[in-house]
Parts: sequence; structure tokens; C-alpha cells
Amino acid sequence: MLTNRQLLILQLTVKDFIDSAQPVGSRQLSKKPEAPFSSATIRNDMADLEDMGYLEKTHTSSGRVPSEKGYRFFVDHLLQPQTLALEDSLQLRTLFQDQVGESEELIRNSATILSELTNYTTILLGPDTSMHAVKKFSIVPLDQQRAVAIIVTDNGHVENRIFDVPPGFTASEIEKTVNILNERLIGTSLVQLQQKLLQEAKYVFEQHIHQAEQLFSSLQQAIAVEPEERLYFGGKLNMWKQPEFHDFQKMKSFFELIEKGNPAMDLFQKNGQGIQVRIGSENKVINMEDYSVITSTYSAGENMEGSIAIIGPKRMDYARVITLLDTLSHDLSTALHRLTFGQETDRRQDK
Amino acid sequence: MLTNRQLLILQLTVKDFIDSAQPVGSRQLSKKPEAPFSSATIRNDMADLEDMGYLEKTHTSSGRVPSEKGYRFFVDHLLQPQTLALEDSLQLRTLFQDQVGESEELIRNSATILSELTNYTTILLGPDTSMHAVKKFSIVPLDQQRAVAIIVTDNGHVENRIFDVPPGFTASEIEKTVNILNERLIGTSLVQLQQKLLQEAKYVFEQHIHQAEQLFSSLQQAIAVEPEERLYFGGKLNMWKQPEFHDFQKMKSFFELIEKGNPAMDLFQKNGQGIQVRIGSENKVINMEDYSVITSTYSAGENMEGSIAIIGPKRMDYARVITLLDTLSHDLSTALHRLTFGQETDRRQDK
DNA sequence: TATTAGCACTCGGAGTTAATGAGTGCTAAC
DNA sequence: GTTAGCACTCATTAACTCCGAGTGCTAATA
Repeated sequence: MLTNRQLLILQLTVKDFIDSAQPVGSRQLSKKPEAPFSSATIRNDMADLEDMGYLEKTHTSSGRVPSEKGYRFFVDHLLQPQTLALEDSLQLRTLFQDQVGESEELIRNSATILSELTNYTTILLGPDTSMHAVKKFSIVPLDQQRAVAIIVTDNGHVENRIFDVPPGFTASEIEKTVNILNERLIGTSLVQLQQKLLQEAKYVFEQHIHQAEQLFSSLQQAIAVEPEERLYFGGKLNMWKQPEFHDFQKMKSFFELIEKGNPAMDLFQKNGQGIQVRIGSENKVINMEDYSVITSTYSAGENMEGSIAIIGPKRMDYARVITLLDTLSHDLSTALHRLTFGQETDRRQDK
Repeated sequence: MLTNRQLLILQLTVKDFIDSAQPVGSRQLSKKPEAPFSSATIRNDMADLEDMGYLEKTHTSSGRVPSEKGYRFFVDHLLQPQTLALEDSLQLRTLFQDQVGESEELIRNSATILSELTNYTTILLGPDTSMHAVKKFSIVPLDQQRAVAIIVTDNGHVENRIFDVPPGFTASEIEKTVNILNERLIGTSLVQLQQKLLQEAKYVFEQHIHQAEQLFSSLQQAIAVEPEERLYFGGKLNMWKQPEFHDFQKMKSFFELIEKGNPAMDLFQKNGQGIQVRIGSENKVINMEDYSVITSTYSAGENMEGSIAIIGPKRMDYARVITLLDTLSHDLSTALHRLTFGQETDRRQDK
């Protein structure tokens, strides 16, 4: 069990190391007014904390550095609740004020602003749009062979794809096609679209349209909504600013880590609700031992969640980032709701 | 006037420095079979080349390094025409084979592959889409207050924007609006759209539609096609791989340079046709003294040009990059034409 | 008994020095 | 005109010293 003084010393050590990136020594700590003990006393407590695994030394006569266990304890028990700095909250406010109508823009800007405020790297996972329902189909012929298929979803998102039209297909047949699609498939969610097209519309096509087969395969391609790119990055280069990464190899491996999107996705795994902190090797992703990740989720409507991850050194400013992330993910949810459902209406009225 | 041997020595010096990034000395050069002269002879010629400003020394007893004038002379007179390496041309081929229907995708991939092949940074300026003509307008209401405006252009590009609908606006009025737009503005290029909307459609609206003013201002906003982001990057991090940039400050200033898009645009200035090489301070952009830029243009249809820039150290492999860039910009033009005008038809038939 | 002062010891980092080697210019011989 | 030879320069590297901030341990103190 830790004595009160040991708790204090652990807390001060972690804080100091977060600020300075330098191993902290007993004499240094004893100078602080918060720790009115002699260096020897602190030395003894530090030795105990080291025995218990909360602190480490980089070499025999160096100061102490928090271990992962130390950081974890700090985050779980020693974090002092913080209110958002005035400056930060002003910055955030501009983000949501300047915004007009594009939710993707809003998400992208969130990633940028978070990385600017924290000086860490942000990865934002956009909401899964595949749950949205189709509001309208449209087909615009371009020339003899090609046309654009357009799908508008109920949140105002527009998907479009160029596809090949069977030779000799007439304008009236295109009109018929669009009508069939609109009669049969409105309200279908994007994920289900392929399947429903087959179930509900195929036989109708076969009855009413020439060259139904060719058209149908083209349509299927056009309608296949790609599991689209949903990752937004902010401050990819920020890890530079951390002194422990002023090093060629370290930076290189960091970029390799985040450039290949897959591991980036892994960062979001096993998301419980709320804010999660994963320190160093607590991240199950390979080569993440040197980083901490703080994740949060936000909502962009029913059944549509996105996640935000902030990646920094293990020595990251947990208190500040947590506060910031909490505020932002909340504000972002609100803003996205407003964008999706309109300023004054509410989804329930809409139904 | 340069003697033949001096030409040879200049050429070998530049080549060697491009490969090794190390100042090249006389003894080193004399070992090469291409230069069967004694080190003293080479030393004398090098001294002359230095007097004439083609070579420089980093310090009194170092080997020689090409000056900007030296690189310029090398590029203008000593470059040996090269055929594309088999490996490179295979890589390029896959780029154009795998491609399906998206021209933006194709452009993005071009940037990536160029940066992979060269290990330099690529900036690709997409074609200016504002010359395209409107093929069709469409408006899809989302709820009481908002609707999506959709503009399809003749190349199959789809612009869309959410806008506010005046309160109490009915479905039939929206239909009328769309009809007016389609009657009056089809064929207008995107740049002219705002203006024509005012000239040709405003009075029609005022005659036929309730609340024309409110609708009109919403529409104007919705229709304003942003001078959209047309820059695609490849290998932003590649400058790392160049030994002369294994340095915190250098890399930082490089990123600052390319991150703020404006200077990046400047790189493309005063584009003559064909391939252009700008070495070090020949770039009129500030802080570009340490880089060389090779640019090329490609065409994506009538009046629609894009540019490609490859940024590397002054020590870049000019011969290879020029060949590669030449091939790619040509292939890219062809591929884009095919995408835009269809595989077998030609624009002339279309008219 | 818990804290503090004092002391010997450790180790990384900064600064100095010396050796090395690849380079140069110049002169004289070929 | 070309080359061999020589004296000189200078960046790089390794070895060495010095210094300071740190530690653990022991004995004195509150």
C-alpha cells in the first residue's frame, strides 16, 4: 500500500516527466514547494516506488522515469480533473461556428484542430455511412455508352458512379429503370442495397426492360457502395515535436505504423463507450509500445458511431487530452446531429 | 570553352555525386574506367571547372560538388537519353490496367506511384474542372428545411451541396425550380454558372415561384462550385530518404513548405509545355534553394490541363525522373481521354 | 521511529586532443 | 600536356578527462 507521501511523489514525478521529458531526480523534486521533503526522503520513497514497479531508472545513476504501471496508476488514481483551458475552448468554438453544411468537412476539421491543440497525432474514424437509407435514385446519361448513377441518402450524402450502358439503350428505358429503382428500393440502407436489388428489382427489370441482364450487372457494379475511406488524419507530423522522437529511425517507424491504414483501424478496436486510455504495450498493435492512445466515440445519428484517437508518446499530457477529447467528441456529436436532422426538426417528427 | 575531357569529368562528377551524395575527389574519379587519367590531371581539370563555376568545394580540402550552374549544364548538355527501365514500365502499366472508372482515383494513384518509383515527393495538380458544362440539375428534398442540389457535368463529375429551402416550399415548386434550371442552364460551364443564373434564370423565378428571393440566394450558394482542392500529394515523407535531409530542421522546413498549399501551387507557375527542370534557386519560391523541381503537363480533354511536379534534392536523378515523368504524363493523358470520352467514341462524333 | 545530512560512487554528456585519411595545390620530372 | 610526388588542410572518429546530477547507504537528528 502506498503512503500519502508516496502517492504525492509518484504524481509529481509523472507530471514533471510529462512536462520536461527528462528523468526526474530526488533533489530536483525536493525543490518544488509541493514536496517539502529532503532529497533523501524523496530518494527513499522513490526507491520504494521503483521496487513496486511504478518507476524506473534509465541507468544506475539517473533520475526516475514512470513505468507503464506508473502511468496507468497515474491515469487511474492521480489525475486531477481539469476544466478546459479558456484558449482551447475558444478554438473549439470557432470550429463549430464557422461550419456550414458539410459533415465530412466538419470531421476533417475536427481532426486538424485536435492535432493543433494537442501537438499530437489525431486519427478520426468517420461514422459508418452504410446504415443510411436511400432517399432517391437518379441516372444521367453522358453519351451512348455511359451514364452516371446517383444515390442520395437521407442525410444528404450523395454517392455517384459512372457505369456502362448496354448498347442501344434508349432514354425512355433509362427512365423506366430509374422509376423501378425508386419504386422498389427507396428506404433501403446502403449495406442492404446489393441484396435488395437482387431480391426486389431483378424480376421487374426482366419483365420491363430490354437487355435486362447487361443493365443489371452494370447497375450492380454502380450501386456497390465501397467500404469507403473513413479515416481522417490530423498532425501526422506532430510526433516530431516530441523530443523523444527527434530521431530518424523512430519517426520512420511511426510513419510506417500510421501510413498503412490497417493497424490504424486496430487502434479503435474493442471500443467501450466513453474515453479509453491505452498506454504503451496496452495497445495490442505491434510496434505501439512507445505510444499511448486515447480514444473516444462520438455519435452522428442513430446507430452511427465514429471514433477519435489521439496518439502521443507515453509521456503525453493525459489530463489535458482527456478533457479536450471529451468536450470535442460531445460537441461533435451535437453538431453532427444538427447537420443531419436539421436545426429545429427532430428525427422523431420526421418519421 | 570546355575541353572534351573537362566535359567528361564534369559529367562523371555530377553522376557520382547524384549516386553517392558525397563530395567526389580526384583520386576517386581516376579509379573509374571511364576516366583513365591520373588523379593530378583530373585535379587540374576540376580546378578549372571550379574557376568556371561548375563545381564547388564544401571546404578547402574536400572533394568537389556540382554548383547550380554545374547541374544546369549537366541537365542541358550532358544528360544521356535514357529508356525507361523495364521494372518502371511494368509498374506504370499496372497503374493503367487496374483502373476502372474514376479519373480522380487515377490521378491520385499516379501521384503515389511516381513517388514510389522515384523516392521523391510528387505533387499533382488536377485538371481544372470548371470548364466542364452542366449536363443536368437535380434537387432532392431531405426534410422540411433542407435539400440537396446536384449538378452533373458532361464528363460525369457530380457536384452536390446541401442548401436551405424557404419555409413552406412545396414539392411542386421544387420541381418547377429544377425544370427552370434545366431549361435555362444546361450546357453552361461551371465557371459561368453563377453569372448565368443571375442573367437567365432570375426573372423566370420571380415570375413563377413564390419566395423567389429566398430560394434564389440559397440556390446561388448551393451552385457556387468551390475552386476545389486540386492538389494530390505522393511521398510527402520521401525526402527523409535523402541523406542530406536526415536532419530535424531541414525536414521541418520542407514540410512547412509543402503543407501550406499556396507555395505548392507556385511550383507550377510559368509552365511552358513539356518537361521543365528548375534547379535550386531557379525556383522562384522562397526556401526552395535546396530542392529541384521537375514539372510536366498532361491533358485531360480540351482546354483541361493538369501538371505534375516532382520535388527532390538538387542532387536528384534527373535522367531517370525526366524519362519517367515524360512517359507517365503521356500515358495519363491517354488514359484520361479514354475515361472522359469513352473507349470507342470520340468527342467529334458526340457533337 | 521517521527524517535528514553527509559521503562515496556511478554514469551520461560536453569538451579536448590526437590520429586518420581523403582531399587539395603546386612543382618538377617525364 | 601529363603525371608523380610532396606538403598541407580539414572533417571525422576515437580516446580521454571533467563535470554535474543522480543514486544508495550510514549515521546523526527531531
